Amino acid sequence: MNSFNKEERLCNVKLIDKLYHNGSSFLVYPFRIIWLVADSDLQFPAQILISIPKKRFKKAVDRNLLKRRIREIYRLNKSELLYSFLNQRSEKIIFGINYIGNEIAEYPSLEKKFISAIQRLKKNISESV
RNA sequence: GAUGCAAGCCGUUCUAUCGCCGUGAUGAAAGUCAAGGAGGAAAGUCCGGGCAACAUAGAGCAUCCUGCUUCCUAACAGGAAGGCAUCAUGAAAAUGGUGACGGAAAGUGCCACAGAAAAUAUACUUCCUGCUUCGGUAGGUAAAGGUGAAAAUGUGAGGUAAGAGCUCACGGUAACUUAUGGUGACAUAAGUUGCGGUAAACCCCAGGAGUUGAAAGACCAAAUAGGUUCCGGAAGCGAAACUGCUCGUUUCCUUUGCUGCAAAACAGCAAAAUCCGGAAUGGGUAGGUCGUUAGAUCAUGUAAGCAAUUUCAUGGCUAGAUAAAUGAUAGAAUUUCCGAUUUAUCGGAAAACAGAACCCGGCUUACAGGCUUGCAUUUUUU
RNA sequence: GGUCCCGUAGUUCAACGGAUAGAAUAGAAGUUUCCUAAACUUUAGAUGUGGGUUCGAUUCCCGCCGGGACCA
Repeated sequence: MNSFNKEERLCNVKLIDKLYHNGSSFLVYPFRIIWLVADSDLQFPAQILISIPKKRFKKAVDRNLLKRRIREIYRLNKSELLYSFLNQRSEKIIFGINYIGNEIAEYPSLEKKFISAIQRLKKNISESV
């Protein structure tokens, strides 16, 4: 139910290239979301890529912590917010999350921002199709 | 008991819910169950090895690195025990810290400013002797002065016109020789000879280094597009010249298309030795598997050694990801800090440095707090 | 994961081991002008950091910190 498997992560190099070249992006501070409608041979409705820039967070511990928090938020909220929406439209997307904040955010505020970012993503998808 | 120094060790814990990673069991599968899942520095990548690929007759040169001794080690720029130098404390004995600690007596270079002179000595003020127009001048000399980071080994005596290692005595320091002690660095004693510093200046001496790194390397291998071979079909499987032959080029004829023309003929231009289908096969991309976690391994005991370390015995298996797992939330406990006061309670905040990426041995750097041992100082009690 | 290089004024660069660390430009003040620009005069400003070698270090050596390049 709330699982987060390998198939839900974006690991393919070519897909990532495609995402960064052709994807459309928007900004909900402290996230920068870049997304693309994918081909339909994916197992899950969405594949996700989380990225924390090394330039802003020099220490590996900080980067790990942020990535784990974001992943946890996604894991707990995806089915409710995103999967039902995508299944209803029977579409599949790939998207990447870049963290562009300058400090390590706490879990509750991060969750609030993330939910608003997902709402914006849904809006963008329905507008573009 | 407190404080300081040194060495070593630990470096938050527990429960619930929801997850992640590989391993094992079970199952046709989905899944279910079980026991595991970051560090002392995982960091920096500064050294040294293992491992792998490539290279490799032997020797020399160049380049780079190391540099007191002995030992430990797979190896090391690491460690242990010493030696020597130096600094601190101390009356001394000694204790503790620090040390890139071979060679300046192979050669070359450099030593700013100041100073007479910075290294084959020289001569500013001096000192002494001769001459003198008394201003100096010729010669001798290097003790004293001042300069500087550093001034030709220091002190005393003799000696002399004045002086000088010129001579002597007592030292300092270096090299060599001999003797004794020590595995050795070295120490002690005697003798001979010498006397500026600088080798983290060039250099000399001794020893060492093949190159590249898991993105090494080995194997499996889709789709698409090429390569090779074979089979089938279509199309100029035409002619001549050039050439040893093939390929190719040119000319003629042929076919097709376009333009001129109402159309044909004719003229002009362009195109024509490959295309299509099937089968096999080689390289090889994405991707995957191995390398890859059982080892110079860990724990306990035993024996050897001053110690680093090693021998032997018993037991254990202890992360293995790959756009990269080891987490999130809630509650409780522990410790520290702040505030309040009822002085042991309440409220709040914080819990260091930091995240494996082939594996080991070191070094360096970061680190809240706690524990143990040793030494020193001080206080109290007996 | 590995290999290599570089840190000097605000910026771009200099500087045999000899100290007053230099030049251009930017900044500030003044002169000139009705005002500005240009020109002229003056002025402030730096060796990434901590050690070591040396009489003396930007320079030589070592440890940190920061920045950059390369290896598929």
